[in-house]
Amino acid sequence: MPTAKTGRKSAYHHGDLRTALLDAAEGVLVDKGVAGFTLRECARRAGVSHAAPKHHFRDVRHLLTVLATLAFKRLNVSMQFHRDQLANPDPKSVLQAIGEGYIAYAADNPHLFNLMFDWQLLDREDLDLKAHSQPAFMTLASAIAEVKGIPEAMSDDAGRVDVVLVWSVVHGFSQLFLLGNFEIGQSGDSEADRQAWMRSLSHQMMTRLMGLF
Amino acid sequence: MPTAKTGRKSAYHHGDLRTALLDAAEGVLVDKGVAGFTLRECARRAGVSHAAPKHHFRDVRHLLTVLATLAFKRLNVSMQFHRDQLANPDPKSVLQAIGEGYIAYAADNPHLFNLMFDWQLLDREDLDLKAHSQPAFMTLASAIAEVKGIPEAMSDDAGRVDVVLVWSVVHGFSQLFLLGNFEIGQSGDSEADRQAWMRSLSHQMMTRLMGLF
DNA sequence: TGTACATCAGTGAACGCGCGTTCACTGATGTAC
DNA sequence: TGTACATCAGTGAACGCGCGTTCACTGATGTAC
Repeated sequence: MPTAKTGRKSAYHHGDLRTALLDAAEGVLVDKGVAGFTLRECARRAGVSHAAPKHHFRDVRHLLTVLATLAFKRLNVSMQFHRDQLANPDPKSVLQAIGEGYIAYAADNPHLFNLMFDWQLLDREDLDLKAHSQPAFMTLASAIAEVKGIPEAMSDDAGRVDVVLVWSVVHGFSQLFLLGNFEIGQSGDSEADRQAWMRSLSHQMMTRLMGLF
Repeated sequence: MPTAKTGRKSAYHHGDLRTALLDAAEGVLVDKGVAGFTLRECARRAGVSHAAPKHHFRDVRHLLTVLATLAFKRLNVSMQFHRDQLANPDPKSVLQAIGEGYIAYAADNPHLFNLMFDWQLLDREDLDLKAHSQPAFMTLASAIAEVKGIPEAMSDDAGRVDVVLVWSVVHGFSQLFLLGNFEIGQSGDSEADRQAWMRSLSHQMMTRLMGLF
């Protein structure tokens, strides 16, 4: 059953099993969480025997690390998308938009976001992972440098502290929001309402934070 | 072999297996992480057959939830300890000390902190868990109300936003610090140096944040 | 254009492992009389 | 003070389960000639 979508070339050889396994892995993560995550389940969802993944991924850790690498790429895209939406891209608005982009990504991809920052599940020495998480960090740091009118946010102590502060805010908000810690009395709302309310709350918080700059 | 410490009364009956299992569980968490956490390993460490825990905990989730409940109690103690250390307890210093207490607890108990905020592993509807995480939250919220000179931080929009902001900062910093995300060029240091540097960084960050109040 | 061959992605049966659960039991403890 | 008995924490063997790994294999693909 050849399909154009997957690039499958024959019933025997899959064509693009690596990609299919990553898609399947994301699905397993969403449905079962990290605790119920197994290679066999990924193979099952990709429609392939359970020994097949060995040709593409060393083990569970490797697969999850590659998935997290993809997620970091997408996080960076999300931040830059929010920045590019601005009609008036003055430095402060840019920084705020990037921060809100970080939070929006976390809210839209709770399980991936969780995976990205689960240091026990990933191979944190992986060069590709490092190479793709760095740019996301740099997007944030550059925006801060721009606001402060200095060439490089990490060049002095005050700049470093500001990077740490802003990053902590957006990261902490994302974590706590996903845990439902802010939802006192919000339980009856629809998913759309919940998203709208989160955006409003994160916007208010970031606006308040911008008072420091 | 009766021992005063555990309250063990005979070789057959343990005496205080519930507490011993919680201690063992904390050890397993430290050594193996949540992924390698099993009831059988906890029983092994408590020196008891693997079926024994059933008399005290329904399942793994229940044991971890009780452990997290204890951890929330200790977090609250840590924040209040930092507050009580202050020579000059003006409201701003109190808020800052409480925030740094939150971060210090996370740094000292990385695995417990991780567990407390892992919503997939815990029974988040557990009444005892709710009852003991609430006071920790209130400690922070009250300090903010005090700084703003209002009776109740959650009573108006601006107060709520400030609670969300401060909580996000301390939580995000804790998470990112534990992940090693701030450690660019800090790898060669001793554990003591690492702690000292973390305290300095968190202090600088909190001081900067206090500029908003 | 056709044929032979090397490559290697995917198969499927078999393996050992540690897990949580069950269950008949053992034996220490507290209490009733 | 002694004895009978109910309670229940802890035992240890047995169970089925799904996991990751191994391995001889199958069959599609690309290339050399």
